[in-house]
Amino acid sequence: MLIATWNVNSIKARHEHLGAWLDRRRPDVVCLQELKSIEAKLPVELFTSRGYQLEALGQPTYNGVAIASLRPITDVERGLPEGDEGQARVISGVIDGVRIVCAYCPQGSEVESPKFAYKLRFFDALIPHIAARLACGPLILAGDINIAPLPDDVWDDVEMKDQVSYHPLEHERFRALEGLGLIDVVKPRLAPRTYTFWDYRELSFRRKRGMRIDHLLVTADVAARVTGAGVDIEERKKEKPSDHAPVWLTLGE
DNA sequence: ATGGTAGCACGGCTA
Repeated sequence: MLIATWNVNSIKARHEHLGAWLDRRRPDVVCLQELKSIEAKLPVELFTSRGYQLEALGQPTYNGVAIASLRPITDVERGLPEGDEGQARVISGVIDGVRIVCAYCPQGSEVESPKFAYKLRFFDALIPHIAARLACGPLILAGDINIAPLPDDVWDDVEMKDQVSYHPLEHERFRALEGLGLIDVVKPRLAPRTYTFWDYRELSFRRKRGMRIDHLLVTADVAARVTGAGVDIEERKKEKPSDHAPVWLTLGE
C-alpha cells in the first residue's frame, strides 16, 4: 500500500503532472496541499476517472487540501476549527482502519510577523486535535508541515538558525507531535540531505538549496508495517513543477 | 538589486 503526500501548488496548474504521476506511481492514497481552488472548480474527473475517491476542503486563491484514495474513505472531518482561523488547511478520513490527517500547516512568513504567531497558534491547536484522535486508533499525519526538524533537513543550518521553518519554537511543536507517539518513518530511509521543497527563486533546486518540510508521521502500529519510504525528486525536475516533491511510504498488510 | 519566481487573478498577497 503506497501512501503519499504532495504540495502541488495549485491543482489546476499541476493537472498534467499530477495525472502522469498518479498513472506512474498509482498511490493507494495521496494527500494533497495548496489546491488553490474552490471545491466547485476542482478537476474531480482527474481522480474519479482513475478510480479514486476524492475528499476535499477548498478555498478561493489560497490553501486547500484533499485526500484521494483507491480504497473507501470514511469518517471525513474537514477543517481545524480550533486553530485554522477559517483557512482550508486540514482534512482527514479513515482508510483501512487508519485515520489519515492531511495538513497544510502555515508557512509563517518571517519570525517577527503576525503570520509566525498564527503558525504557532495553528500547531497549538493541531497537537491536541491529533492527540484526541490517537485515542481512536492508528493514525498518519501527512502533509506540508512547514518545519524542517533536523540540521540536515535544511541546506545550511547555520544560515537557517532561528529562521522560519527552522526556529526553536517550531522545533518545540514538532517534538510535541513526536511526543504524542508519532514517528518520522521517512527520515531514516532517506539519503542525508534529501529535501522535499526548493524555492522557485534563486535557482534553489539547481543549487540544492532545499528543505525537508513535508512529512509522514505515523503511530507505532503503522510504523511496524512500513516497508519503504522516499521522495519523488524527479517531479521537481520537470517543466513548470510544483516547488514541492511527493513524499511517500509503503505499508505491508 | 530589501532582489529572485510562481500562482491566482488582474493588484497585491502568499509562499
